Amino acid sequence: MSPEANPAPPAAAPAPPAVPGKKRLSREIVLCAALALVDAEGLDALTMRRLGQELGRDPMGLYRYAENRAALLDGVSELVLNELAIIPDDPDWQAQLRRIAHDLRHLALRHPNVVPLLVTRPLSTPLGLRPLGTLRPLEQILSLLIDAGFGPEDALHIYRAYYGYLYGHILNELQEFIVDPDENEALLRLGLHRLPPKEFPRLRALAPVLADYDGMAELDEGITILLSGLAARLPHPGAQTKP
Amino acid sequence: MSPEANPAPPAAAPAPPAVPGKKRLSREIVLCAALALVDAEGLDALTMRRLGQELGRDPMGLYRYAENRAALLDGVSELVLNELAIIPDDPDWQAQLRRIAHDLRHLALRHPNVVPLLVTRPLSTPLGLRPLGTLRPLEQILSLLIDAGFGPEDALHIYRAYYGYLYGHILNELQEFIVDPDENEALLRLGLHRLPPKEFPRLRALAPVLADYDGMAELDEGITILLSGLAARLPHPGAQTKP
DNA sequence: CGCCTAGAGTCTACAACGTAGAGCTTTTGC
DNA sequence: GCAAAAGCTCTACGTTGTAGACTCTAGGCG
Repeated sequence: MSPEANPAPPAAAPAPPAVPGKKRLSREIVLCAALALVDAEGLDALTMRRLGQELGRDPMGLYRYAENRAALLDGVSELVLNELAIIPDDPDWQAQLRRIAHDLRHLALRHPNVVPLLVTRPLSTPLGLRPLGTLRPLEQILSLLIDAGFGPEDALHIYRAYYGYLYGHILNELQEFIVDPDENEALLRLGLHRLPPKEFPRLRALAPVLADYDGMAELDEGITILLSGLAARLPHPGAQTKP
Repeated sequence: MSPEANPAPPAAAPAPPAVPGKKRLSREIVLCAALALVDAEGLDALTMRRLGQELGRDPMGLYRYAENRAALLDGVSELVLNELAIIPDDPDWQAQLRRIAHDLRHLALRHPNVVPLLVTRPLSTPLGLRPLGTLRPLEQILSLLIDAGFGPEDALHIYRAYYGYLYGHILNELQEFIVDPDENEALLRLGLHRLPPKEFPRLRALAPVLADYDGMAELDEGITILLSGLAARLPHPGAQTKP
């Protein structure tokens, strides 16, 4: 299997053909259509046949751009992760990590249906074999931390705690989020009402609090806690952080 | 749809029939077989037909005990969560949370194939409508925290940060874990070797560290950080924690 | 003792899925 | 202008989830 990078050697002009209805496909077009479909109708709607129909093509043609459905899912997840731009400009690593956290959160809110892929797909692929786009954030954050003065090994640990919490928070928030915020509260109350009061007193009492949930604030608070904990307990000259 | 609790009213003796090969099914038997199958061969192996075969029954019979395949997955995930016993004996809430964290980690390691379900299934079901077994840990931990002196709202926040980090860590660790630890290092090196050195210098350099990963230690450290951060910054009389 | 009504279990059938393989058509390189 | 390659389509097969009708078994009641 060839690497997925577009082969640069020949000058490959897209060269749109005469027929107006059908232009040439490309991996990018396919993946974008797939992402759009998932965003609009959920993961289950992403079938080869459906995607083919969406593109006005025979489903079989898709196999030219993704080896199989699983690879297509990986492609979608990579595509989404590529939306996360990590620009290592800010020298303050804490501020940077905080910003990335919020960026990732927004990414998740923009593509809630893809989140299960993001957290789940890597489980089926050993680290070394993942698509490059998936590994890039890892590399960049390691770089960020090491540049900030941490040892490589510590950087790895920090990365893990950080991304661990991040993913966890996103999963939490998306559970709250679900469909329609208007209907949300009613549905929530209705659902909680179903719980046996004897067994779930706390949960039932928290219904109003559960209904309005500020994910952004909660994330920020969590990150603050994590960062302060990390900065304090790691062997660090303490030059760069502003106390 | 009737509640899934076994109807107590008539004295329902299981009453094994004459034929030795086939006893009466039950939701519990079905779910246990499903879990066993998932543990042994992964989520994809859990098809209605396969499960039927495993039980020596016609696949259609399963629909008596789970409305459809999705409900069956929910059942499996609930079954696993029920393995997590939360016994509110220890008065030290921090110690308790730490213990639960390790318990949950062990649970995940025991059923790695179910973890995607655990983190993903709730996304498709609004909180109020989830199976009771899924909500019980939430209720119990809330209870634990409130009994320890936190306000209900704070308890909820703590729960979220805590479970967020926990789930994140588990996902992280399972990515490391994958299949076979022996083959792991070789595969890892091989995989990392594929990365373009210019673009991924940090990651490549960390290969040896990546290879041996102590999930238990890392979890414990993370929890420590989180707990200290939480205990410090929450409006709390400070009577119960031992400083 | 025998019928009779549930419910448990089975059989058959169907639409939709992923994908192999052969064939057709357009584009590309010389 | 032509051969080769690449893009695309068609047909076909095995597998999946599940609806609906059927059969069988267990137990209550005369």
